Amino acid sequence: MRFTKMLIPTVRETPSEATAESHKLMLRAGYVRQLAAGLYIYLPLGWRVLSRINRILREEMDAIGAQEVSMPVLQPAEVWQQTGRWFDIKEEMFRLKDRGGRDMCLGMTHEETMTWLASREIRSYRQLPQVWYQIQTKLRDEARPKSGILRTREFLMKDSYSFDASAEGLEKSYKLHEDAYHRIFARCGLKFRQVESDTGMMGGAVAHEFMAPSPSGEDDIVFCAACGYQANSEIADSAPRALKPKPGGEEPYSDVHTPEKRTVEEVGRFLKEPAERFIKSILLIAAEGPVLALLRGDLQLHEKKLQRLIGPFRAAGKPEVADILGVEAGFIGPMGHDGVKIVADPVLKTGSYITGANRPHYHKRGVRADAHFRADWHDIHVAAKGDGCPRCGSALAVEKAIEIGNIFQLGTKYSAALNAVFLNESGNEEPLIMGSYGIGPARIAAAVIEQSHDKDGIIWPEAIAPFDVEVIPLAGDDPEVENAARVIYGELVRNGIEALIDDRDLRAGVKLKDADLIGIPKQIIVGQRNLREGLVELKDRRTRESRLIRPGETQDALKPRE
RNA sequence: CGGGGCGUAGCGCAGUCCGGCUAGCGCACCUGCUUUGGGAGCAGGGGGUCGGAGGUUCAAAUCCUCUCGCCCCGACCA
Repeated sequence: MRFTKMLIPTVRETPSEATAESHKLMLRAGYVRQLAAGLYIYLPLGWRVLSRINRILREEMDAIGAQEVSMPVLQPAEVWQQTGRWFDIKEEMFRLKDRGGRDMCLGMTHEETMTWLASREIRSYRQLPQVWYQIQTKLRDEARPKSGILRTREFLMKDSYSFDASAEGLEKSYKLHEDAYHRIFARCGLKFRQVESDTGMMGGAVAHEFMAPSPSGEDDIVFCAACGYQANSEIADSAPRALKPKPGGEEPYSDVHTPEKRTVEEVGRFLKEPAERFIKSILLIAAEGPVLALLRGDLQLHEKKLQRLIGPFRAAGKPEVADILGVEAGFIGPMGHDGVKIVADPVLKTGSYITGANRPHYHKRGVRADAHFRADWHDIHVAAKGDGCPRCGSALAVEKAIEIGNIFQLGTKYSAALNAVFLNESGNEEPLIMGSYGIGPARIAAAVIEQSHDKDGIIWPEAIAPFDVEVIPLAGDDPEVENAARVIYGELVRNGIEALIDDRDLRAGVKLKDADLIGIPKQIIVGQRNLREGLVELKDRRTRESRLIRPGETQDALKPRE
């Protein structure tokens, strides 16, 4: 491809709205343009990258026996009403009516339509398993699109769905996807981790996410270098560091005067005690009534973990605290609130603590679980760096990551709702057992850039670069240089190498800067100086190492991909 | 949805507090000459409903009201 025939609008200055590194570079290097919040145009270079990623996706999905199909983006409300998600999902679903007044929506995922298809076409266990996938646009009216193409309202997604006759079959389909995902992300040149994840509103029992570590990521992942435990912080267990035993043994259960000292920090400073000697009591209002959450003073409440236990909740206001617990906020303790459900983090099972005395301006010392309060024990704290691994006890690490893929064991949630059943060997009707598996190609591209760039631009891995090599003639008005470059370019193309030739009539510096920005992994630089010696320069974008070769050797120097 | 920031030429910005010549600068773009291995120099030139609407005023990019859009933090994220 010739540079002058291709729309590659590079810009020197970074548009001010971009903050994520991948976003800045994709704009500057002419890969994407923004139409509106969360809506992006993929320019020729960007689209080539996505196409290459999608080709890898197809190869690996086909290799595990998955079959590509195409589903409507516009969907009738009925199937979504049958699974209940028409009502569960709120503003995030784009809804509209057709001219006949029928409720419709734009597909944000395709469990419903895939299951609908299965309900009509699958009859017998003999047809199973089936795995269907598509690479298609999804639409979600995101509350907050952000970070360039990392979180958009319209995005491409590879989603596949497995249908099995048994739990063992689902396990097998799940494992096939797991392995395929490892190959896909490795081929794309990503550093990634597979972590245990929340099943969320997808339902089902088992789920994993594939995470690419990056400071632009929206998720925190927790992992143990010693035993390999890896989980999204939304579900990660951890053992917070243990308390040092109080010198002088157990404190007696006693009141202490703490005038006007309400927060753990204030009381801690006043009593000269560290935060971990406190019980933090947080009153929340759930659908079924008030819940008192108890944590050690140095730990953070993990709202997602608690929500899984008690459903959606909100913080209680000051008047509600006084009303429900009979004491001003700031002096709450877990003792003696018989009518209120109490959920406590297990770290509080041992040791004695300081907490509110349930009367203004007083706290209690020597408060111990069971002796002074009872609770339901559940892990509700945020796992932090340095906490103990739940499996082996070693110190955990935490890092930010971009979710690039996920896999769910759905079970029969959708098949039961849509009556997608089959006859088993005994002739009995059973619901299909499903899994669903997603990958975001644009997120792969962005995550790769996040992980692979330098101050001058993008550094593409060979497998997903928009071109294999860029031929850069310098001094374009020298016919010999121009001719030599054209010959090299023609040879490369004939040998099946995807090449871009920068045939623009521009100064050397501009072309070289643009080449680094665009990030094609190999550059062949043709200049007067070297050409006089019968040589051209082959340069590696990543290492910046270059060597001089003869123009006729370029095809050999660049092995064709794969 | 809560909090914050920003809308002035294609891009990056100044000017806005404290109203007042024809709205400016850099990059990009066009013409000419010179230059040509890491974002060239000189000279000339084109390009603006100052996000939009209403208001105050002799006079509004600037003050007031409303509104739209974009970004960031949080909530949300099937």
